[in-house]
Amino acid sequence: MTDPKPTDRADAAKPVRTITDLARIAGVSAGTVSRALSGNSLVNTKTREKIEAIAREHGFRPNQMASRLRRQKTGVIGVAIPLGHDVQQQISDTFFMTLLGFLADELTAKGYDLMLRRVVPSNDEDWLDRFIGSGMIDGVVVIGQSDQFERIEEVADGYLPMVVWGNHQEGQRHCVVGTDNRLGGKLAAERLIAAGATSLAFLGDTDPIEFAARFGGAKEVADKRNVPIRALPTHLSPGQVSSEIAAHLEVIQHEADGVFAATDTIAATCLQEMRTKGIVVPNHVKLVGFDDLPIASQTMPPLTTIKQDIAAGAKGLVDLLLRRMAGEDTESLVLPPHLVARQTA
Amino acid sequence: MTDPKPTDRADAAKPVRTITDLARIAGVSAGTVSRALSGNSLVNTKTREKIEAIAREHGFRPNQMASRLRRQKTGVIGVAIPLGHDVQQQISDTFFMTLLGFLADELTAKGYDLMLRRVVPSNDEDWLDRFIGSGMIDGVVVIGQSDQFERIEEVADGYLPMVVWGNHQEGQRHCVVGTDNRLGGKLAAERLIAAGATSLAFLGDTDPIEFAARFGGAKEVADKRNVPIRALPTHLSPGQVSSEIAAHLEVIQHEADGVFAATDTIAATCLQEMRTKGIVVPNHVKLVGFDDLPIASQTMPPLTTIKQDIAAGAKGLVDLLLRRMAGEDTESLVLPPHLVARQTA
DNA sequence: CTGAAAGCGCTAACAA
DNA sequence: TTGTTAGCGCTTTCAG
Repeated sequence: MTDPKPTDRADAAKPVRTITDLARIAGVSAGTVSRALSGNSLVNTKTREKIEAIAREHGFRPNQMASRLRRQKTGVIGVAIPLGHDVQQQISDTFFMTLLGFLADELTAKGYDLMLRRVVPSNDEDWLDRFIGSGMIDGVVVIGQSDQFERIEEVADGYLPMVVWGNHQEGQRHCVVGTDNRLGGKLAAERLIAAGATSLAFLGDTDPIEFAARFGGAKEVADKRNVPIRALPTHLSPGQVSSEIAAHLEVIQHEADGVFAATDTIAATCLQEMRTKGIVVPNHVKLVGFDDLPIASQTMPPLTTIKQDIAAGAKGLVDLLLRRMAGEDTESLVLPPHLVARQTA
Repeated sequence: MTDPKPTDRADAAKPVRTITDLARIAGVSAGTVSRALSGNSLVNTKTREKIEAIAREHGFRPNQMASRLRRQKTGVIGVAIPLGHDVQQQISDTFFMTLLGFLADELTAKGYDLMLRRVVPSNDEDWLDRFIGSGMIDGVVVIGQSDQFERIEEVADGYLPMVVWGNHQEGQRHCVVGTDNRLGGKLAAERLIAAGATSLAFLGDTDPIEFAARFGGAKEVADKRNVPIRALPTHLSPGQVSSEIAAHLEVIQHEADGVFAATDTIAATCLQEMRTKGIVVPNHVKLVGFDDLPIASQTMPPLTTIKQDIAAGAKGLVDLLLRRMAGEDTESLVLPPHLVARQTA
């Protein structure tokens, strides 16, 4: 059998695809190669070096798929982003992306890979079971409960290594890490009222439970202070938001002098729309956002907002997940939000 | 054999973990179950329905690890983000995150999963070979060449299914999709000069080749017009940038009336710093950014910038990658940048 | 249309 | 210290 193609590239002709090929070349058994390459077990130093040399020379890497199948663990963490209440919302949403970034940093530091899956639950009943049951991941973090609270609860009953970013409800069964949204809402309303607002509006969708809690908190203090408050719905996708806000501006102008935006993104857009309408912030209307994304400090005037500590959140998610993967049934982690006072309220 | 633990949960006691378990219950062979579940082959409708029913009842999912090992394809695309020139830069960089978001949308639409890996090449010589050789992915997209141009070239010689987001060099061997950075730089400089600038500064690191090309383009038109231009280095990590820019402001104030920021993020920060120093944009200094991130339209005044079409880029990456996975040796794709004229120049 | 059997590439006892 | 063996859970010929 002649090899008809000349080795026109330095590293062509590499028939070393498996541990067995390598074993043959090295004159040892596959088992020995496996041990040598995994560094673990007792292998004669000379043998190991020889094997490593050959591996390097041929650019050989053990097939992870096979290894992981055999060892029944994958070394990858699934990250699911359910896009439930607003299919238009892209995964590119800034808040989620930032959290994802920190998550990737954190997971990488712990030696795990990250498998990202964007899901649209309305098209796909059992997205979560599918992900978990795929055998591709050792654990899962769900970013955002969206409108899938119930489904997540169900799954949590039978699957330990799952942690969810989102809102904490009294008595819920799944492990969540997230900001105390209700408290955040309170802080926002208090700030608005302290700044002189006498009638409030909440700008954003109140369906997602995180947002509902923010509104709920704000409403609680508004009610207590006898300040009226109303919810003005918007979507999350950048396209629609501008015009929706513009449509709300009329009522804001006449009936509200304090606006609590569900997110900084909404707040920033709102600020823009107000400027085009000649509404002066904070003189005519006070405004507070939520998240403290980078943009909050770069609007003009800079946005007063409720800060979520995203880095701490990511760290918490990973920490709890690893403990759950080790069998511990961890409690949820609720992080305190903080008022960041800038110039819009 | 009695089952000692009462089924206190609806879905407890599920010993159906493998296709073989299921086969036993259904009274057929493993092969048949496999065929039934994959939907592909010819299976008696009744048999299939029975198998599907049992699978549903027990919440059974075929193990993807095993399936993929056997079929020698994984259905996952690796996405590597090399953090070379600036280790401090987090994966959370807005531009990359946005691109990643679109990529996830695009890949999901084509039925692929996405495995994200953040790499620090300086700690890890052969990050790319490791990723590719892992057997975990069918193809790879590298987001950003960072300072790894040569390494990517080497790998490209022996591995077809790879596409890179970045800058295109004459005669390069790896398939890249990206914006024509040089042209973008030209557009920026032309705009600045047309707006009346007589001395230019480029604000940003010129090491990464994308940025070098932006600077190169700007320099080309500046030289042609006899306008001086200088590079003022900054890093990319949010922490450092503010103070670095502040430090540069002195020279900008005295020696430049047109600044071309390497990215919108830098431009936005610059805008802020200038305001604190009382420098009025665009009256005292003209400013143009690069990327057209959402923030560009939300600064005050809104940023004139060079737009990269990120969505088209993501689509291009996926399209080319899939063709390469099918064996085609595709050309690179260079997208045209566009000037978005707002109010800073 | 279905069963039997042979692996995908690797790891982990168990012997030697 | 190393080789041998038996699979991980699934897919896919090849017979029947």
